[in-house]
Amino acid sequence: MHSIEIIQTIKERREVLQVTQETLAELSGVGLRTLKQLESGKGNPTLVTLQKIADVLGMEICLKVKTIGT
Amino acid sequence: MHSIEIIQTIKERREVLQVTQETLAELSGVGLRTLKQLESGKGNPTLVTLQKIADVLGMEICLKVKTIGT
DNA sequence: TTGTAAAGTGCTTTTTACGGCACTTTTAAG
DNA sequence: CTTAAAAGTGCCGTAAAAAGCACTTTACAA
Repeated sequence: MHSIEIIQTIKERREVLQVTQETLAELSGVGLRTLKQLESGKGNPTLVTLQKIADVLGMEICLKVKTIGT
Repeated sequence: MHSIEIIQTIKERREVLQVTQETLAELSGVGLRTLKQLESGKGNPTLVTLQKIADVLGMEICLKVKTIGT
C-alpha cells in the first residue's frame, strides 16, 4: 500500500465506524489539526501517530515481503 | 505490528538480503544517519521514510482491520 | 592480535510533523 | 433556505525527524 491508500483506508474506516475526526482525535490522543491535515492528504505522519489512530480504529499496521501475484 | 516489530523486521530483512546500511541508504534515498538511528531503535520514522526503505527491501506496508483470531 | 568494514553515537542545522486557535467551506437535516 | 455539525485551511510556535560530519565501538577475517 502507498501512503495515499493508507490515508484513504483510515478515512474510510473512520467513516464506517461513524466516528468524527474530533472523537477520533480525542480517543487516539492525536491532535485534531494533525488528523484533519492527514485525512485531507497533506500529511506525512510518523509511525507513532499512525499507530495511535490505527489502534482506535481497530486496525493494525504491518510490514511484509511483497508477494509476486495478486 | 508495533513500531518495534516493524523496525526489527526491516533490520532483519536488510541482513537477509546482505545489504549494508550504507547501501540501503543510497538505494532508498534515506539518509544514513536516519537509517542508523532507526535500526538502533531510536527513531519514529515518517510514513514516507518507511516506504522508501520498504520499497528497496521488496517489502510493503499495509493497514488492515484487526482480526479476532491468531 | 591486527586491520577493516559495518554499525552505533554525539553534535549540529534544517526541515517538517504536531497541535492549538480561529475562520471558512461543505454537508446534511429541519 | 436556514442552521448546526463536520470537515478543511491559514497562521504560528514547539518539538522532533531528517541528515551530514566526525568519532567510537563492534564484528569478523587474515
